[in-house]
Amino acid sequence: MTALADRRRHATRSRTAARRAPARPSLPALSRSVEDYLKAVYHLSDHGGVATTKDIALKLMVAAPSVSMMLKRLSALGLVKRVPYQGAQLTREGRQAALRTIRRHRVLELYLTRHLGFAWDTVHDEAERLEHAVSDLLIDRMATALDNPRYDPHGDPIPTADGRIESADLVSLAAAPVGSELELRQVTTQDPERLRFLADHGLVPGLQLTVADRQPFGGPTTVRLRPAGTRQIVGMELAQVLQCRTRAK
Amino acid sequence: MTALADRRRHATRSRTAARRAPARPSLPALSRSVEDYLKAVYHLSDHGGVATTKDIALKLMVAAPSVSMMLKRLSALGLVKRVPYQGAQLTREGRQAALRTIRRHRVLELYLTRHLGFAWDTVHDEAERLEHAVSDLLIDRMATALDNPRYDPHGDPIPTADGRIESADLVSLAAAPVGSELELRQVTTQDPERLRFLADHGLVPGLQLTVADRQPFGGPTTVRLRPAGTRQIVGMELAQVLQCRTRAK
DNA sequence: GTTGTGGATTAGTGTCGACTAAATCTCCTG
DNA sequence: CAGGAGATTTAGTCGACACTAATCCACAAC
Ligand SMILES: [Mn+2]
Ligand SMILES: [Mn+2]
Ligand SMILES: [Mn+2]
Ligand SMILES: [Mn+2]
Repeated sequence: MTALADRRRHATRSRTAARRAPARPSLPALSRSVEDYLKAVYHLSDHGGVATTKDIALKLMVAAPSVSMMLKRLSALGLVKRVPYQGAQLTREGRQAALRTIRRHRVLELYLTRHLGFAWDTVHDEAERLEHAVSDLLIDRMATALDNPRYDPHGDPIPTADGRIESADLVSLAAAPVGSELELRQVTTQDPERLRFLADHGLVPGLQLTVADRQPFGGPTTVRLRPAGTRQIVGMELAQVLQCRTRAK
Repeated sequence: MTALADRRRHATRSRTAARRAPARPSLPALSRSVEDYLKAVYHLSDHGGVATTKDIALKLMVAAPSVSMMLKRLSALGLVKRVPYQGAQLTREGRQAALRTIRRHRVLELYLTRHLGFAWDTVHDEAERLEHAVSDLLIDRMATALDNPRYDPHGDPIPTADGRIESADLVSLAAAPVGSELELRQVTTQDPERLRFLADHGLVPGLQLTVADRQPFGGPTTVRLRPAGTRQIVGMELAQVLQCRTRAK
């Protein structure tokens, strides 16, 4: 008999899922590993491409065979469509699950910076663990406390509770022509050293700037910061990580 | 070769443990299960007693053999001293680990009620999961935001960051003699129904009251609430759960 | 078209933490 | 002090996820 297992399942589920509100569909609760794999596939299969075993393995720091096995399991769960030896993409269900985790991650990051004094270079790791433990209700409460924000501290868009996400088309500072008037919108690195450097120099989302100059052969870009008019030299490596929107003149 | 495993361990640890402050000793990071078992043993071996396999099994809703196995593992880790067929108690190390988890749990509960609008009957489950995912740093930040509180929403004492915990000696309302002047300090149930009922009737920690009457044969206790002077009849079952301190006259 | 090579999968293990069924122990009771 | 009830442990499995070693496939280059 499986009496014990049943009792457990029941106790856990009835207290959290039942009673409260209409509640979202609520899949059978995915494990931490599964959620992290789904996020990885989401981020690697940018705009309809496929995520390869190797890239997933690199991103999650696991061995390639682990990814192979997991993709098979995800495929059995209907979360991923995979072509052996080719790669995988998310199904609609998998995409929803990924976006739910991403929403949690980004709301958490913003909450930690806004309400608990964390710096933007330290929130990622914390959110990476918490995203699997928080309830939807808690995330909604945090989002409310934050006034339903649209972007996380790094400028990444926060998916809505019903799984929609904004897609902006941005140019990296490294690619913007000299003379462009830009608004810095996203910082696509998680490296604490780089993040600290950027924050120290005022290079955070929302910044208005003009591209003043760029040296050839991978040389640095010089920008003029908008409010102050001060100049700032940004090396190629960092410039690539600064995603900007062209400002309406 | 174990190159991959090493890289992982390093990456994880160096970003969290290294750099920041002197940092607490930081054991090799215990799993969720291990932490929950340690808490169970702590709570069941009140004041130097031993926790039995069966009671742990009941509390954690697992089968008895699972407990047997886990106790052996905990014993091997030096977290528990166990006498086969008799029971287990925490070692100093195990006690420290348990108190660390309990601190997290209680700080989380209080933070959720104070800063995120959760009711005291809903915070337990959320904290039960989050306690294993939060960092010490986050807990300290929450504690700071709460002004280093000494009690959680249910009146349970919050262990300090260095592992000390207050022990008050309280009487249950069910045992307090008629005429006692009491302060309600702790509510020792987690049942949401009971908690909601108690809150609805003003029976929360901090309440000043006088025992006005008690019916015999397990009958109800009548109390006079202090500020208002209103009377309240409390059944035996609830009275047992209300832990009070005798008020200095 | 064969072939090489890097990427992917299979095969075989290991660990953690759960389970059921079957021994085994403890201790109360007659 | 023998029996028996109840608690505990052992024995045997299982699923989720990781790993290494060995094999397999795709595709680009000759
Ligand atoms: Mn994660
Ligand atoms: Mn972010
Ligand atoms: Mn827990
Ligand atoms: Mn509590």
